[in-house]
Amino acid sequence: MYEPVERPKVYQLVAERLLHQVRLRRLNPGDSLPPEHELARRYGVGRSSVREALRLLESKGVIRSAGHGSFVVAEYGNALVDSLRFLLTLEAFDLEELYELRKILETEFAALAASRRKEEHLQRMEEAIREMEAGLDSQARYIEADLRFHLTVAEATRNRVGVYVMRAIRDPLHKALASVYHIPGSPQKSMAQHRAILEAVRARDPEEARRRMAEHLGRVQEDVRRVFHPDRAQDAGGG
Amino acid sequence: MYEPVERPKVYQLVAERLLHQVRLRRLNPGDSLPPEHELARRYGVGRSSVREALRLLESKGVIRSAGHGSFVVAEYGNALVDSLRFLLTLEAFDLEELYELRKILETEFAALAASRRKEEHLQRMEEAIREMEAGLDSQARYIEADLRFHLTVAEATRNRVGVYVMRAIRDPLHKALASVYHIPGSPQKSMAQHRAILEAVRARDPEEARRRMAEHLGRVQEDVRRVFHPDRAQDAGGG
DNA sequence: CCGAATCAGTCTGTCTGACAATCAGAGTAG
DNA sequence: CTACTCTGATTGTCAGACAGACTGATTCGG
Repeated sequence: MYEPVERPKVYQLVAERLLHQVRLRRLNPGDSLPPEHELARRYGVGRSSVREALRLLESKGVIRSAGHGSFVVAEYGNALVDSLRFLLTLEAFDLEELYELRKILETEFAALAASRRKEEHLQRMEEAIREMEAGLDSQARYIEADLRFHLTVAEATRNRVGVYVMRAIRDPLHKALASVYHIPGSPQKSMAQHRAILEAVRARDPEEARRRMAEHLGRVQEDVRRVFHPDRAQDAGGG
Repeated sequence: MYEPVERPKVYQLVAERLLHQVRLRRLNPGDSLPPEHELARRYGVGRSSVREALRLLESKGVIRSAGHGSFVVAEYGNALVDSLRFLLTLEAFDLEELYELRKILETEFAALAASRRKEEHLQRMEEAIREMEAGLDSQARYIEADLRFHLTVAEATRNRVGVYVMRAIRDPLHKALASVYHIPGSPQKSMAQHRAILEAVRARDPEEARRRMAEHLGRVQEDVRRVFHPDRAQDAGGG
């Protein structure tokens, strides 16, 4: 009923105006914004307010600073990534939790991907596996390809919200995978399992895809456990 | 190899310093920050830079403006909420996608909740159901309670990442639920199904909890479909 | 005619100073 | 003890200034 009344701040209004332009598609990804000076003049506000508005949009992932200055509208979908990364650096929690979520999501994604995948996705999955092989002796390259494989599976579901969430957990996952990479034999097993997943997705066999993905993630999780909590390995329960 | 070199901006450095204090737990949720003036003095930078840094942290959900001014450190975990909401207003997509993800997540959450729930969670779930009943004639109150029920299930898994994601999709969900609320009989069915879920969770029966949750979400999704895409109702496929 | 150095203009990043509005707390009057 | 008032602190906002970096045009040397 009697909610506190707050006067909107100028920088919020400016941010809102700009965001509106983006929503209306009058500003599209890649477009560059007018100079701060001009925005200030046109909106009839001070430059500092414009700058604070830009900062707001920037950290939301709506715009991005290009080179020396000149802001441009960013690709959508980076915002989530940033904030989860932020969150995860703030609150240190078990990788276990992340993995549990991943398992829930990705096993279903695999099944959905199997029903909805297009040729394009199969190609990108193949390419990711090839890249993993080629990058076997480069941690960065291998892990990059590994993540790309999983992201492609998510994309094959054609569920955008799902893709966002996957992107969001991708970054912290990177760290976890860095550890498994060093376990002898683990990369090889992963590649074989990726191939199995790919084949199930190619065959449009949701059940099989789900099973293969679960198998894969289960093994990786087990590997991660062995690295981070040797005492807890083989123990199913969380904590 | 030769990556472009960029000079970090002062406001980024300031934001980083402040964030570091939060990470070190030298600033805890609820604590208030020193005045801008003093931050500027202490860091030896201009007030505008401090302000831009604050704006950055604010939109990341790390700090929050309290009343008239005086920033305080916010509870962690709001960041995701904000950015997904942002994202969803940017890129309009089918509620169908959101629901699909929800189903994937929440059915498993229900199962996990059944194994890990504590007395506390059961109580809060019960209270949410009671509140739904009590608020049957107030859309806001009813929906609020509905969401609280589902969020509590997520919390009962004690998987923090999962809770974050649930919180993130909570907001757009609100909108969707507003529509089902008006379907005659829908709220009543929801409450009955919530009770069934609660009982399964109480009985520590993961299989049953999963089944009940799937049933519930399936029905709600069906209702949502009837409202938004009457033509697509009963049609399982996405696309 | 072409490439390289030069120069002016633009734009961001940053600081300073200023002022209104508002809030918190102290002090005061009833 | 309550209600009013006053003062100081703090945010929100603007204007102006300036360095540094980049852009583009111009000029100069070959």
